[in-house]
Amino acid sequence: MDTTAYHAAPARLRNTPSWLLSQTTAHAHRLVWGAFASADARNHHYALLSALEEYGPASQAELGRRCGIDRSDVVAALNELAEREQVTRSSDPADRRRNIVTITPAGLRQLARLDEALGRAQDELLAGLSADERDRLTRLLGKVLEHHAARRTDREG
Amino acid sequence: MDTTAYHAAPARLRNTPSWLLSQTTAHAHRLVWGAFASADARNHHYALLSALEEYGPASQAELGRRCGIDRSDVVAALNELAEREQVTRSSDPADRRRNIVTITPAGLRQLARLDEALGRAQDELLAGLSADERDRLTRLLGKVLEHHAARRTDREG
DNA sequence: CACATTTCAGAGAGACTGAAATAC
DNA sequence: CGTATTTCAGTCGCTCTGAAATGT
Repeated sequence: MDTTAYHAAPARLRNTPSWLLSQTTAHAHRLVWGAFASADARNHHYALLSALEEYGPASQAELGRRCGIDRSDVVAALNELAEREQVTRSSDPADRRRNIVTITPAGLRQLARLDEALGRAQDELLAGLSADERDRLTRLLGKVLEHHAARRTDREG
Repeated sequence: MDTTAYHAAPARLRNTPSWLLSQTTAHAHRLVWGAFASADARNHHYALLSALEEYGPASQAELGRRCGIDRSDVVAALNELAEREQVTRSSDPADRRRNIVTITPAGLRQLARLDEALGRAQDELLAGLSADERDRLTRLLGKVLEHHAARRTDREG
């Protein structure tokens, strides 16, 4: 970004939720990104480690579905996590198409580091909002996503 | 996205504003994008045409600052707009480094088309929210951006 | 001299597609 | 047979950097 818009931005943009989302997400990306980079990680790493910690070992397809990551990108991110020995892959004896992905102790330690780094980035991102406003923002975004998730499951089944 | 997360997403992600922002922005991009594509345009086109309509002719650097678009990307987007004869470029006699970019009648017509297309996309994006909630979301995002714009102008003097 | 503007070439991450190999 | 999973190769739009050319 070349110096920052917003105050000087055209009213059409300032009043357009999708533009505000883009700009805010751009800030978020820069902050979260810097935080993760200093722990040698990327966004997808955090998502995948989170899913493994919460739900236990899973196939790559399931991880992709849970985290909203494309199958191809799951492969690439897991390669990186496996290099760092934060996950292990072994083929599922019950369905030999699947890999069973498991988080390692090093993966759990990494997840803890990323939680801290993310917390700091988040605080900086939302420094302009009160705790109450942060909650409201979180809820509103969740509601938007809920609506689209519902519409999608309608179409699929 | 491979089938949609959110309901099945790890709690760490569902409670993380920056993840919610990413996911919501992804929906917004897909929708806005489809809408603009059917009018042979991209996001940057709308931003640039909006700035030109609201503030009148401007240099490329100024357009970039107003819209939050990198100098390099302004060049590319203006090339496309100029191809479609929606803007014209002429060098500024008062400062021969600058190009003066002006919106054409065709550009104004295109902007009107994009306004409509964007309105429809926006309605679909926010279909899960009441008018009141949409306002609140817009204001909260604006507040986040305001805070970062303020911090940035602090650092820059 | 320092600084601003335009331009191009290219890197880097994310989102996504198509196709192949394999297994259910 | 159709379908699901993993993998690779590659495209596309977006963001951003570096450097050159030009002018203030």
